[in-house]
Amino acid sequence: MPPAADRVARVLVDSSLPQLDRLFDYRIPPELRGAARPGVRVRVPIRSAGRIADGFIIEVAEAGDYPGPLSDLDAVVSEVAVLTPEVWELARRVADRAAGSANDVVRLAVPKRQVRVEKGWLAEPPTPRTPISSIVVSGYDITISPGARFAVDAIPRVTQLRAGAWVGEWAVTMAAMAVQSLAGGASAILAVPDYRDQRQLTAALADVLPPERIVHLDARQSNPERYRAVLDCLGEDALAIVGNRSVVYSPAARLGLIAVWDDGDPLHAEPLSPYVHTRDAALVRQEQQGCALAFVGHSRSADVERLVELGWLAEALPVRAILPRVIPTVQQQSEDRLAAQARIPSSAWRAAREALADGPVLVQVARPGYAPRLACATCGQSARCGFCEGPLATKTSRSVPACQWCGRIAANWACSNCEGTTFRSVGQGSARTAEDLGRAFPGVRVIIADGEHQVLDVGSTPALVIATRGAEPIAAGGYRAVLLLDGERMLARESLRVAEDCLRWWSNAIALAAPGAPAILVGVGGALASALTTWRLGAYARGELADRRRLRFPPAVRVATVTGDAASVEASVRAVAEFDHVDVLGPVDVGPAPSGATGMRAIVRFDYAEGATVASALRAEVIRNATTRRKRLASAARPALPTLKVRFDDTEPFDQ
DNA sequence: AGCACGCCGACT
DNA sequence: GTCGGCGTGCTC
Repeated sequence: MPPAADRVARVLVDSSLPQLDRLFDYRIPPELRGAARPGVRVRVPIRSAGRIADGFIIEVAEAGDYPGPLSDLDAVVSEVAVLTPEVWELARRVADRAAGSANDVVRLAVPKRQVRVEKGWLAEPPTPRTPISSIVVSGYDITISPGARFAVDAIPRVTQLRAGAWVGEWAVTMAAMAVQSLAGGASAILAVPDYRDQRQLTAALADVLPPERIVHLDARQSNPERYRAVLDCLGEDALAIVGNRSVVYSPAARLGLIAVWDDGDPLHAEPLSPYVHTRDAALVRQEQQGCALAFVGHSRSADVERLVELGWLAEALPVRAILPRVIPTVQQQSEDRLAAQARIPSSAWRAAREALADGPVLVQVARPGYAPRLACATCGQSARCGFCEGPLATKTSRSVPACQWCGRIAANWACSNCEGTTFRSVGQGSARTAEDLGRAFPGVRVIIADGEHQVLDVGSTPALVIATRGAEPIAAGGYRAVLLLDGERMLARESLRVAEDCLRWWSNAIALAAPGAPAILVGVGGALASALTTWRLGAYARGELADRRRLRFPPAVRVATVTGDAASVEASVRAVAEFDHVDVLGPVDVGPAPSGATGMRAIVRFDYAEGATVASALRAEVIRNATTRRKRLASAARPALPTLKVRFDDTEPFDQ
């Protein structure tokens, strides 16, 4: 009989089944006692002995909490403890917060094992790393220290690195914050939405850190590369770990900083279950590990503004304000025939022509094609439900408009703005072509930058750079003028975050301008235009958040969408409806789905303080749905009923 | 998901 | 009397 110590392994079994999302106890057979340590991959029998599943040891203990007889661990797959205790705890918390499976988060955190990569890594001598000396975060009065949390207003200009490349100054700011963390012996995790941002940040990091201190962990890498990167992060040395959204789950030696660039970018929203946003994962991890946290952006998301107002984040403004020259311009007819054809107002056309004598000019355009929506036929304001402010839509041209959220028929609808009672469909965008613009500026080199034509940098010679929003190249020395053309069209997109998104697209483009160069905002006035001309984007976010509070829209409250068959959705609604500070919109019929099955959807709204209660109640419904209500449909003709799905903090139903 | 256990119709 | 139908429930 072996001694009692370390005889039981508590194992997370790799399965997305909600009912298996807990730890299972296994006996550690004597021959595995050396290798069976927390964090290692194991193989375990589950139910009948024939079935073997993968998993991770979470804990090694003298005894588990299971009273019955234990099965034996089948094997330790690898002795490398890839799932560190911090990452496991983060996965558990993040999953609980979103009523999801920790396994799904662990899969984002730990890439599939690659035997060759692992063997190579184990055989390598440790990388020698010299100490890092600190630098200041230039332009700010901030210091990266444990527990410091900032909302950083990025300096809106481009800057040249020692190596010669031009990057947004935000990248230099984030790199300096990382250096401060590393100088204190602590790692930094830097999350950016896309590859273009990553490229700038990488260049800025390379300017201030030796290459062996920088690790990349992003979606563009192959699985072996990602696995290698995670192994590198398991070492004892402080590193700057840079990547896109799932980098927030990376292991890190003594985590000192999590910095997120442009948290409003939709690429920070994880599309895989349990759909946890980088911002939320970063907030959970900061609280868990007590590191510093920084959200850096040119504009401010309503979510970050909420945290600022709570006092959870401290505003970090540049010591010397940089005020870009933003010129709002009405959409007027141009005297130039070709400029008019391209719908460029005359003043913008003149400014662009002047600037083109000197260097590159950026023209930002919208992407073509928008979903139709309903608006008031008289005044054009988008049509909203009289009860819950949800968007109205018609399924067919003949049906009565109904609310997309609460399902109420908009029978006696009247526009809240002008009292009009008739609808029209709007938003069907037509593509404005680059050729149109090119013709308005004859003899000028035209560079197109969009999804298909990726252009990352342009030089300082004259060129007309036509870019869809978000795809703007960086110009050496900055653009001599920036034209923001499709403002009206971008604002016509029906989305809860339309104003936030537009400010993000515009401010990011404006930040690419040379010092003093005009940024001409066409066809947009009011609060949005003045937010840009005064460059007080935090103040705009404050107003935006106040509106959301009034309407009880996210992020003033949290939401969870519950979809599935009618009975399951109704049961879920019943499970949460009685809680305080919780209200339910719907359920509404959302079928028939492409599969032919019909389903229901309800939206649960709740205060942040109720998050844990609502999540665990809905999670219980998901487990119940998965374990008890399994109708075996003998006839293949009837499509399977949709299973119950719960998704937290998804604002899509508020968009329409 | 799989797979075992369990309580009602037509069979040697 | 029982062989097996798949509804129900569990996985350390």
